[in-house]
Amino acid sequence: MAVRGAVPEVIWARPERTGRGPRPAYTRDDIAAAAVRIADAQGLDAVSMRHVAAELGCGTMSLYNYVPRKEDLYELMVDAAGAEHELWEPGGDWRADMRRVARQTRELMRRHPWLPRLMSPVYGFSPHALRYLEHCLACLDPLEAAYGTKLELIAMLNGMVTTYVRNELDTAERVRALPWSEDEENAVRMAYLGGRIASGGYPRMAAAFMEDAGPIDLEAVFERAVERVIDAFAPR
Amino acid sequence: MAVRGAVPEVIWARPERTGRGPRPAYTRDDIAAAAVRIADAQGLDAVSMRHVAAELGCGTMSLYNYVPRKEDLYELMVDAAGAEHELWEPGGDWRADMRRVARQTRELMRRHPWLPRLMSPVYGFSPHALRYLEHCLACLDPLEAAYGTKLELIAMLNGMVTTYVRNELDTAERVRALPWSEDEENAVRMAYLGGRIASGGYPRMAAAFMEDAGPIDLEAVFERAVERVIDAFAPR
DNA sequence: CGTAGTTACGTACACCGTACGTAGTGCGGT
DNA sequence: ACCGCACTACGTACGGTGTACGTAACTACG
Repeated sequence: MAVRGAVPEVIWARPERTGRGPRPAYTRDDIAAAAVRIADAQGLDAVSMRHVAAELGCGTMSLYNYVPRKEDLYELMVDAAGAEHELWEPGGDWRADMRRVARQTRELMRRHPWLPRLMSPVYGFSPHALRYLEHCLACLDPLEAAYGTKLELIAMLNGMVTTYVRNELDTAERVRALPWSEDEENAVRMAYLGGRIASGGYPRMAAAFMEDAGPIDLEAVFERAVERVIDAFAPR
Repeated sequence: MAVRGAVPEVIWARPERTGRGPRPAYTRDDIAAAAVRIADAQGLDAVSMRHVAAELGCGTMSLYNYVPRKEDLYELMVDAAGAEHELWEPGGDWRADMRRVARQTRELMRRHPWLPRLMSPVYGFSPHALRYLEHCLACLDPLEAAYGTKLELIAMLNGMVTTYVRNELDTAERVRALPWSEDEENAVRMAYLGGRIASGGYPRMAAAFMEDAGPIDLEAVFERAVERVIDAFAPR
C-alpha cells in the first residue's frame, strides 16, 4: 500500500500485497526475521532501519514500503517472537498449564533478550499474541471464574514473568552500550553498595545481606513467584 | 572529577566537588531537576543532553562535567523521583503499610509517566532507593519471614505496580512520537481488534468481551492486584 | 607563585529516523 | 492490446542524537 502521508493505521490491517505494481521482493516475515536476527546477535539498539535493510540486502528506504514507521518494525518483531510460542491441548489442570505457560514465556524471553523491553499492551493484539491469549484462556477453562478474572490472572502472570526476566537480563543488555564489561560494572556497583551498607544507615538491608551470603538461586526464585501468582487466583 | 577516559564508575561514588578548579555552576540536583522538568512536560524522549543543557542555560558539553554518560543522567532522574517518596513511621500492620507503599508508588509514577520506562534493578541502589528499600523492610518487621522472602515481596509488589502503571500510560506516552492523536490510535486499534474477534477464531476472547461491555474500573483492578500480591505472602 | 587539575564549551563525527523526488514495473480497466 | 496508474525501489537530504576532543579560563595546593 502507498499511503505516504501520516495516517493512523494498524500494520496487521494493511494487506501485504495489493496486486498492482511489481511484486515485493520480501515478505513481512522476511523483514521481521532479519530484525530479530540483528536484535538477537547485537542487541535491540542495533536494530536500525539501515541495518535491517542491509541485512535484507536492499536500500534503506525500501523498507518503508513494508513498514510505515520503525515502531511497526518492533511490532513485527514481537509478533515473530510470539510465533515461537508452542501451544498444546490443555490438560484439564489449569495450574499445571499456567506453570507451563510461564516457564515457556521465560524461555522465549531468554532466547530473545530484547523482548521484555518491547513488551507493551499495544502489541498485545498481534495475530500470534491473539492466538496465545486464546490458548491461555482455553487452559483456564477448568477454573471457575469470570473472564475478567482470568484476564487479570494472565496479565499478572505475564507481567511478572516479563519483569522477572527483564531484571535478570537488564545489566547484560545495558552493558552492551558501555565501553567496559559486565563484570567490571557489577564489581564497581557491588563495591559501592557494600560501602553504603557498611555505613550503618541501613540496618535491615545489612541484616538481609548477612542472611543471604551465597549466590541466589534464580530458578527457585522464579518458580516461587509463579506459584504465588497462581495461588493468588486459586479458589479458597 | 575529570576521568575523561572510559572507566567503570558509579555516579554516586563520584564526589560532586573536588576543591580544585572553578566551583561548578550547578549541583547534581539542579541537573536532575532540569531533566525531570523536561521529561514531565515533553516526555522522556525529549530528554537530550542538548535540551537539558539549554534548560539549565549552559553549553551542551558542560553537562559532561557532571554526568559522564547520558545513562547516568537517567540514574539521577530516577533518584530525584525517589526523593518524592514520603516515608512514615510503620504502624505495626504490615499489610496496611504495604498497601500504602503500593498506592504511593503508583501516584509517583502517574506524576512522572517516564518513571516506569526507566525502572531497572540497576538503578535500585541510588541513595533514595536505598532509603525507600530500608523503609519497606521496616514496614515488614511485623511479618515473620526471612529477609529473602521480604525482599521477594517488595520486588513483586514494586514490579506489579510498575507493570500496571506502564500499561496504563503506555499508549499515552507512545503517542507523543506519533503524528496523530491517542484517540485516533485507539479507535483504529479497536476497530481492528473488533474485526478479529468477529472472525470467530477466538471464541473465548469474544465471550470475554461480551462479558465486560462497559469501561473497566482501573482503580478496582489495581486494588485487587495489590491485595492478591499481599495475600500471596501472608502466612496461612 | 607556579602548576596541576578542574570547569566551560565550541567544533566535529558518526549515526539515527524519515520526508521527498524520481525511475521503473506490471496489473486492471477499457 | 494497450494505456495509465498504483505500486516497488532507492538515492539524497534534513534535523536530530550522544559524545570524543581541543582549547581557554580559573583556583586551590605544594
